[in-house]
Amino acid sequence: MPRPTKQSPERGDARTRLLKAARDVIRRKGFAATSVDDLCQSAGVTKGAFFHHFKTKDALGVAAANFWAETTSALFASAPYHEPDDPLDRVLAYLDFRKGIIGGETFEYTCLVGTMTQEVHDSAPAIRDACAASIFGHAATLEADIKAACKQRNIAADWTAESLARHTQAVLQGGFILAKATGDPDLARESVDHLIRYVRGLFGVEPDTSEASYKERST
Amino acid sequence: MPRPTKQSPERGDARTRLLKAARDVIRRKGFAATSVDDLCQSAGVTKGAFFHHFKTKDALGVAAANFWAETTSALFASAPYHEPDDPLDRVLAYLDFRKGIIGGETFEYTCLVGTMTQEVHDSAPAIRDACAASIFGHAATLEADIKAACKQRNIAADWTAESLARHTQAVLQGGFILAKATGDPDLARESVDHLIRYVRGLFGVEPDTSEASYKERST
DNA sequence: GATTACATACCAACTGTATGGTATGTGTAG
DNA sequence: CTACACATACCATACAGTTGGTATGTAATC
Repeated sequence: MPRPTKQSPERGDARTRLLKAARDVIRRKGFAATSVDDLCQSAGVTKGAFFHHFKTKDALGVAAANFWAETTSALFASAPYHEPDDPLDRVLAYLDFRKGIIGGETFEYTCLVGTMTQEVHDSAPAIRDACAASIFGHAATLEADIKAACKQRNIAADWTAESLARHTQAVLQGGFILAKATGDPDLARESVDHLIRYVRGLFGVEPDTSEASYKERST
Repeated sequence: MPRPTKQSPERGDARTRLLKAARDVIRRKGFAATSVDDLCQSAGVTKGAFFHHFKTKDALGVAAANFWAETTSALFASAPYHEPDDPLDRVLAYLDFRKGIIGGETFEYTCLVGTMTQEVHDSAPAIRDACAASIFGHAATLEADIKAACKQRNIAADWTAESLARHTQAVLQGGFILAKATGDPDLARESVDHLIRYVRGLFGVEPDTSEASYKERST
């Protein structure tokens, strides 16, 4: 695999431009409905550049899923929800953060790898696996805080931290579908609210009304 | 192949066969990746028959969503979860029923209209609207029981029955995505378990261990 | 009750275009 | 002078949709 030139860092090289185009166009139109020409036009490169960097369209799909995993994990790693000392507060702050970044156009807040998983789960195992790695890799970053919260509050749970972490991702993915069905991001936020209420209930926390939202967004 | 030349009692044999093929093939491959030829071959009809019954491929998408809405609402209407006298028990029995029918091959238990919504939400408004009608129409059938349960148990909720009904659908849709990512239906069932725990918590019901499952399935 | 007229349900072959992918050329950095 | 990063031009195919036709049913007219 020819690594992209790190010697010209300022110039937006074709590979990254294609990955960014894939991230946005596929979230709008879906993977199958997005043609190679669509991506080239959106990225402002030619077809020769596309097939220079990606052997096939499927290979771009895998690369786009990996690109998504890298960029989102960087985003979440630097997000402020890790600040609270109380692990449960960190979990709740995570959910509040997720709620906060839902807004604007559908393609801006929905999940690339969730979208691709739906489409290719049965026909492109390589893409599906890359998507799964992104989803469950992200879910795994929540487990430590959930476990710590259980320990700190002496929760004898009949559920595992792993399953609750996965459930948060399921709620988000499902919320995105309802939002897509209507074009209204409020439907996704609404489900996150139910999820927050659920987590509070699991840990015996009273419904808090202090509303210290980490990110306000009214668009 | 002998020509089915009966038209009196039931309209168009080929039409129904195409809709059933669409239901199954689209759940496997997605809408965009499913060609008209795929559908014709799977249904055992010719392309002429396809375009006799459906003006365009998109028109079939709309018809498939409506077909899905009709057949699933018939299934749920005749399901046994309506039997309990206690409205909350009916809601919990619904969720248990939904959990019970998750199993087998992915295309057998996942949701056609959820799948299609993801793909066409931005490019085919007619299909998206038909899918939305199916999803929210089904969600609406839960509202009465949720409302009755609130009234009976004097729940002063900061959430609406409508939003909880929608949330159940979000959890199911999200669970399907996780299941598709791994090929394991247990991931979908796991999220339904969390949802059941949430609903019990909302109504102050202790985690029940009597396990009166409406449908057992070990696949 | 035979004829005409029209509608439905399908079939086989075809068409223009869009698609994923290839072959080959070119400018530039090292 | 060569390896890389693109660009241009092209190709075989798969695709949605069309065309023209056949077989059969229905209902009114003569």
